[in-house]
Amino acid sequence: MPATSPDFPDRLRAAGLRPTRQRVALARLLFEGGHRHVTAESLHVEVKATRMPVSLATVYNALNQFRDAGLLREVVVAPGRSYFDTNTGHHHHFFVEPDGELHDFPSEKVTIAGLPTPPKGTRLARVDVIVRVRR
Amino acid sequence: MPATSPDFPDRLRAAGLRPTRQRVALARLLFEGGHRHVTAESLHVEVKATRMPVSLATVYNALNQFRDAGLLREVVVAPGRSYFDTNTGHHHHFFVEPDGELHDFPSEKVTIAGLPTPPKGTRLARVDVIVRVRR
DNA sequence: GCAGCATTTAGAATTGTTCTAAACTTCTTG
DNA sequence: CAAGAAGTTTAGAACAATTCTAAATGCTGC
Ligand SMILES: [Mn+2]
Ligand SMILES: [Mn+2]
Ligand SMILES: [Zn+2]
Ligand SMILES: [Zn+2]
Repeated sequence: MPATSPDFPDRLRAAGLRPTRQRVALARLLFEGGHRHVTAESLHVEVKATRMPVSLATVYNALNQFRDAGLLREVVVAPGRSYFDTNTGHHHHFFVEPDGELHDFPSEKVTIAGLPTPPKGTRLARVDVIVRVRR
Repeated sequence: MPATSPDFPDRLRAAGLRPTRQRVALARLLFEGGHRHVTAESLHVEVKATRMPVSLATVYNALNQFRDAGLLREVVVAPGRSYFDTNTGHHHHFFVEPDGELHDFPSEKVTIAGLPTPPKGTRLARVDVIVRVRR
């Protein structure tokens, strides 16, 4: 994401994670290009195609750690599986129903007015807008 | 939901479902009071407390059939489990994060402006707003 | 280089959900 | 009001996504 060269070992260290070969390989796939939405399974398939295969357990571990470190955000839109989103900024999603594709759209153009106040004893954490569309 | 007496057998027949003892018992729990958000597991616990115990498979079958018949709507807000919502009208949700509680709020007061147009070849199906709050 | 701690991994375990196939109910029709 | 046909229920097995276990391996700071 920074315009400066993405030194993945350094970025992982900065997030409090040791830059192991596996985590660096996954970080490269996740953060080298533009924003992405992956599932554990889809990322596992991708990384296996690499010279550096990584176990599925490690993919799950890394996704959860990256999320906990704020490098990823977890998106739940359909029963059964989680998506992990490399875009951690404010934005919302189109979800294309039969295929399970997720697309970002910026939250800047969207105005949500008139939201009720949170229930007693709770603080607002985030507002998710999911625009479900069908082919 | 109708002010008229809720004849569950008739309502089930109207939805194209045979009014079996099990479905009537579940419909009573779901539709007799105000709107509810249940999981398969929570509804199973409830119905077991009744004189008419129902297997978990039947709870899942009934929830899926009720949803397919438009009597319920499925809500996915957290990884791992689905909620089923007796409120099938337009509305949105508060999700209380550690406890997993869902609360409705009416969509009438909420204005969402500036939503981008759906991706090429898709039609808008629904817009879900999830307001995530924490204790 | 080594110790010490973190990480990886294969496989087992867990969880939520669906499937299977046999027993049982409901509905239709005579 | 019988059957019979078709739909439903159920226990338990199967599945799919995810997490856990414990042993092997890898990073890091000294
Ligand atoms: Mn998780
Ligand atoms: Mn379902
Ligand atoms: Zn996104
Ligand atoms: Zn609701």
